Amino acid sequence: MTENDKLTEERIFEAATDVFVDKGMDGARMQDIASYAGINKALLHYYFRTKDQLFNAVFEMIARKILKKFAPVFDENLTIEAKIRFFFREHIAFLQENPKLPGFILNEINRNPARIKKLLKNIHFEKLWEKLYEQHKAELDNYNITEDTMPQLMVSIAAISVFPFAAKGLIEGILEKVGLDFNKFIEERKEFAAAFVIKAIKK
Amino acid sequence: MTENDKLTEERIFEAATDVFVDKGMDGARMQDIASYAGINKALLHYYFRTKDQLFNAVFEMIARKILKKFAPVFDENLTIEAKIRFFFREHIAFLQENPKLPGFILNEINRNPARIKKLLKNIHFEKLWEKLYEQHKAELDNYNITEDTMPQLMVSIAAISVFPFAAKGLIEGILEKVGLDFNKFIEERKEFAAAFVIKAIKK
DNA sequence: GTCTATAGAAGGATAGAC
DNA sequence: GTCTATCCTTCTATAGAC
Repeated sequence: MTENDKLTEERIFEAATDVFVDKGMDGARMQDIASYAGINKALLHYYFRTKDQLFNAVFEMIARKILKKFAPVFDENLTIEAKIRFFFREHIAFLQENPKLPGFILNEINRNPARIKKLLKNIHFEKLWEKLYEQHKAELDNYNITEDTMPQLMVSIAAISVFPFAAKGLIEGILEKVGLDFNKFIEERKEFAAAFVIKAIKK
Repeated sequence: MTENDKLTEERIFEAATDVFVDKGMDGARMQDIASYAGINKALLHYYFRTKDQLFNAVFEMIARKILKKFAPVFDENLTIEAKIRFFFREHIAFLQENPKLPGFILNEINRNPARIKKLLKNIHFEKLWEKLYEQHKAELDNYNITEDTMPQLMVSIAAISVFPFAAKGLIEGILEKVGLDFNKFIEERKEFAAAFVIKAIKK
């Protein structure tokens, strides 16, 4: 039944997502995915011919999901400061729900940079840049933002949001040693990060 | 000969370092390491009984090397601002020489958080904290730094320095699309990062 | 579409000669 | 200390019955 097919394929895909994110491409085992989905290995190969194809499907889905999370930066009709606050609040909230995604994506990109280049191909960053400038033209006089430092600023914002999750094992370990809780640290970070960046760029 | 032993063990260790950093624990193959070292698999097991033991030796060496790079933050007798400039200059320079280390370490920590906890065991962060406060007591009135925001600040500084390398594949890809060079971006980052953080914390 | 059984290859580890 | 040969397990992938 087509209805049933859909369900099985969906179950496999979700199981694969969990296992790949947890173990990475190299560490994941087809048997684990099959068990997780409540089926056998043969059925995995029936729906997705190879481990590679299954992985690519999962990776692409997650990468798109993440890239989409950056869209508001270019779309929302807000002032610079409101946009920064909005971004950190929403983006960190997303990572709270998906704390393992940063480590997974960054690792797999480094193992195979070509994979992400394929996805970036259809995004035109030049135009996004221009769009941003256009949106905030009137405001820019109040900030230390130039065309030169724009990439540095963007990478720094991403770093401040993503890094605590990419380095979760390490940071959690250190925080524990001084009696602090990682989840509380992250919750407070939404505010801290916004204030920090705004202060840094204000003239 | 003991002299020769040392050389072989050293060669194996260096080959293992290269392969593990490049492929990760799961992706690395004992055969690759053997070939890289110019010997055969049996000899690997003669010097380091298992792949796990060989990996642990490599991981620990690299982790120590990295942790050591943070020492100047607590030791150097400099003003807050000078220390921040010094840190970004030296730390990013180190990562320029070892661009793959962040991705490697962060990934392996997430796969096995227990590994890093063993290493953190002998470091007393509470004391380092106090030491920092003591060193800069006189200066602190000029900055927005409290005991509460100290961890947030430290993580942000680490993030700004480390993230571009941990996400190198992605950032390099995006920069290329707008006609920028990753290495130039990193070189400029030493200055940008220091100025950015100092501006953010100054009262 | 789903299962069992198994082929076929790869990888970690060891035995034993030199 | 170093090598060749080989064992044994694990893993991806497929054949074939239902």
